Parts: sequence; C-alpha cells; structure tokens
Amino acid sequence: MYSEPMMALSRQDHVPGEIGSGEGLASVFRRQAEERFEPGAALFWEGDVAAHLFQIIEGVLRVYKIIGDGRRVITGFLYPGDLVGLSQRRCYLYTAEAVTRVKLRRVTRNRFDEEVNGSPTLRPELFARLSDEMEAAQDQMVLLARKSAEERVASFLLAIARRASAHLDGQPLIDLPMTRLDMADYLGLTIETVSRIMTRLTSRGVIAASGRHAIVVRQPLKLEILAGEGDDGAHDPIAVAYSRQAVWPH
Amino acid sequence: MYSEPMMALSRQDHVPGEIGSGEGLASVFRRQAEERFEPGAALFWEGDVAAHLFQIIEGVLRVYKIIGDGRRVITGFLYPGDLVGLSQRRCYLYTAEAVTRVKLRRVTRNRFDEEVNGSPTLRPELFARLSDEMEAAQDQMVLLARKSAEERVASFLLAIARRASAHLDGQPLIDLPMTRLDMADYLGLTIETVSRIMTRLTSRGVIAASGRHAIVVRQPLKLEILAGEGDDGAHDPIAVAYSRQAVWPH
DNA sequence: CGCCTAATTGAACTTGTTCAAGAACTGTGG
DNA sequence: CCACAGTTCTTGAACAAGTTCAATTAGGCG
Repeated sequence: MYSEPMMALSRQDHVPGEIGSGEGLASVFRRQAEERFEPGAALFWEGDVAAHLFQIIEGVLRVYKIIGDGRRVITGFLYPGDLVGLSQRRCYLYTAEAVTRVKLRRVTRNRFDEEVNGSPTLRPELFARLSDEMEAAQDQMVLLARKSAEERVASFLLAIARRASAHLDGQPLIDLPMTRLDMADYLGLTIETVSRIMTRLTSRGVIAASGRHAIVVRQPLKLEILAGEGDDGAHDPIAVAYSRQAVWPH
Repeated sequence: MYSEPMMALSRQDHVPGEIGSGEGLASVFRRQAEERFEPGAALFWEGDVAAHLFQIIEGVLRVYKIIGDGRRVITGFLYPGDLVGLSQRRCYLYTAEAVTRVKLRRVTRNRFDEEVNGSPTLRPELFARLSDEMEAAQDQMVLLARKSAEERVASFLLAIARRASAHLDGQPLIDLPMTRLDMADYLGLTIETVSRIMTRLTSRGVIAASGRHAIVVRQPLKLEILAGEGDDGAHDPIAVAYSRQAVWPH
C-alpha cells in the first residue's frame, strides 16, 4: 500500500516543511551541512561499513539488493523526510542510489544513537517509523507473493499518487522519476511487462501519460479496483481511512 | 535467509533456555501465566484491537494476511522466543494462528511499553530484534521478487535447517510442522509446485523425507547452491559468517 | 536537429498454475 | 494393534501469465 522501503522510515502523514509533532527527528540533522548527489550516484554500497545515517531533503533514492547472477531487487524508493541507513549491523545491507538529483544531510551513527536514545520524544518517533516501514514491507510481500502483474503496477501507481496527494501538491500530474527498469525491479516483473501494462492502463483511460516520467490518474476508483483493493480492506483501518478521505477530487 | 516474519522479532542467535545478554525481554513476560493454543487456533485476527503482546514458549505460529478474494500470504513463521503482536497501530495488521500446539505468555501493550521504554537494557534489545526482522523481510522480498520456485523452496528449507542447527539439537532430522499449503502461501507458490519440488529434491538426493513433516538435509552445500547463494554473498558479512561456521558436519 | 538511450511492441517460449485424479499419511475408534 | 475415514499430498496433462528474444519507435538531452 505504501512504497516506502524497509529501514527507510517515513511516516505516512509526513509533509515536508511541516515541523509538527512527528518531525522531531529532523532536528538531529538540522545542523549538518547539505550534501548533493547526482542521478545514479550511490550514497553507499551493500557491505560498506555503516558509519552514517542520512535524511533526504529533496529528490528520490532507490534502495536495492543484488543476488548472485546480477538479479536486482529494489526494496524501496525514498522521498524527502525519509531516513536512510538505519541498521544495527556493522555493514549496510543494501545499496542506496540517487534516482534524481538528491539533497540530504548526514550524521554519524553514534551521534544519531545518542541523540535519539537520550530523548523521550525522539525514541517513540523512531519506533513509530520503524513500525510504519514494517507495515510497508508486509504490504510489499503481499504484492510480490500473490498479486498479478496488473495488480502490482496499479498498486504502485496508487501508492505514488497517494503520496503525492498527501504532499498537497493539488496538481493531478504525478511524477514518476524512476525508469521502467526500476519499477520492474521493485515489482518483481520485467521491463516489458511493466511497459505493456502501462500502455494498457493508458488505452483504457485509467491513466494518461505525460511524457515517460509523469502520469495523470484519470480513474482513481478503477485504479483501486485494479490494485486488488476491491472487496477486502473493509476491516482494515488504514484502507478505510484512505477510502474515507477524499484522496482525489472524485 | 531467515524465516522469521516481520514484527516477530527473534534474534538469530536465540537459543531457548539460554538467559544470556540477548534475552532480557523474556523477563517482561516471566510473571505471566502460561497459555496454551491448539493447532489452528488464532491468538488474534487482523483488525482486532491490539491489546496484547505475546512471547512464544513452545510450538510454532503462522502470521498471515488475506487479500480480497481469499488469497493468503503468510508473512512468517514464529518460534519459541519470538514476540508476536508488536505494532504501533490500534489494531493488529495480521492474523496469528497456531501451527502446532503452542505455549505462550502475554502482557498488555501498556505494560510492555512501560517496561521496555523504562529500561536502557531492554530498549536496544527490542530495537535490535526489529532490525533483524527488517532484514528478514528484505530477504523475503528478494525471494519473492526474483527467485525461481526451486530457489524459494531450497531457501526455505535452508533457513529452517539453520534455525534447527542453531538450537543445538545435533540431530539431522529437521521438523517441518507446517503444511504444504502453509509453505506455498509463505513462498508465493501453489501447493502443487511445492510438492513437485520437494519430490525432485528428494529424488536427487539433496534431501530425504521422513514422513511429511520432517526431512534430513543430505547435501547441505547443494541446497545452498540451489537456494541461489552460489556466487554472491562473498562480501555479505552474514553469508560469510554462515559459510565459515560449520552449520552441519560436512 | 540529431543522436543515444529508454521504452514499446510483437512472437515464440517457459515456468508455474489450474484442474483432475489417485496415493499416502494421520489420527481415531473398534 | 489394526482398520477405516478424512484429509493432505502427490502426480499428470492442459493451460495461461509473464518472460525472453528481437526489432522498432519515441523521448530527451546535447
């Protein structure tokens, strides 16, 4: 339901710029210098010593693992406000790479641990983020284990659209900064299948393409049905919350 | 690599009965009465108000979600020592059900939160468990997104075998308490595919069946290769640690 | 404006699913 | 202790969804 990855720790209700109750963790990074990464540049690689934590200010990141013969699995895309690099292990368990140009701040692991562990405000916030990511991971497992290609793509577009609408850019144009290969590696499909389904959704009028990296969702309700949220979710408090709030102007 | 589910929070090095550095969380449950669940009985359902947390003493649990038309995804199997029901939400996000006869203890969420949040020993332990589960979730995503049916089944058997060997029951007989349907719903396959692959592994001599709910791993190295740990993992500290330690008497 | 990469589209193929029997285990009761 | 019943598991054959391989097209950026 969410596209946030594991260990990426974003609150679903996060709105960049809002320094509200849920955004205390940003204070840990506030004094750090701003860094910049160009598209394709890696923040760190799987196996690197996990010395730092990062918070994204601007741009989008992909986080992935590679197995044996080069198969890649993107475990998540990270957006402004998200934390990157949280781990109890000595080394990072995945690679983090810029999709777009990215601005971020970093702190050392020690510094982060001290500040968060010492603060009765920050601790529960971190834990809440972890829980949200756990939930996102479970949803992704459901998607990968049991959803059809069309349901996967629909779910993905829906998650991105919801995130965008939560960020109050009232415009209906949804940005898809990642490539088709990124989408495929996130959804456990091939590039060709993703492409075919995007085409099909477009020709059915569910979405409209605006170049290759932006779409308009023309039929949100239909997209929800295609995503496999048809029957179920009646007793799922999150799904209910979502369907009650007017995500788009229907 | 591990079969622990999300929010199930077991430390990989956990050994039941060992009251060592990593097992302080058991103390939270120690005074509670022991409860018993028969096979098939649910501890709680997805959507129930999340009032309690549980720690398993004995037996195996499955944790799952259902989507729309009845498709089921098992997000994990839980073993003695594991915690069940950790969530920041008002309601449980999944159903937890006994596979075998299960003994466990429960505490209220409030009680758990107080005790853990008040203890500088317990807090990092809980966080470490969360991180382990996050790692397990990522591995499961890799499995579901990019591994073949044979790799999935091999990975699963390997994880179970490693868990068993870590629990120092030196016997080579590995218990598989769950049904083929459970395995299928965990691995994103059908019952028939799981069955065919188990048969194939047996006829190739990689494993030997002992009834339907126990196997002997006859060729651990071959199983590792089939699981897709062939090339990669050279710079993966965990994989390296595993392959260095003699998990079985080769 | 033109090149180069990314995306689309088509056709053949593969893997795993579905549907349909049949066999084997488990647990119960005689 | 054995037989029976019910379920779970196995096996086979047809099928389908998604992949693979191979061009072709289209965007985007210089």
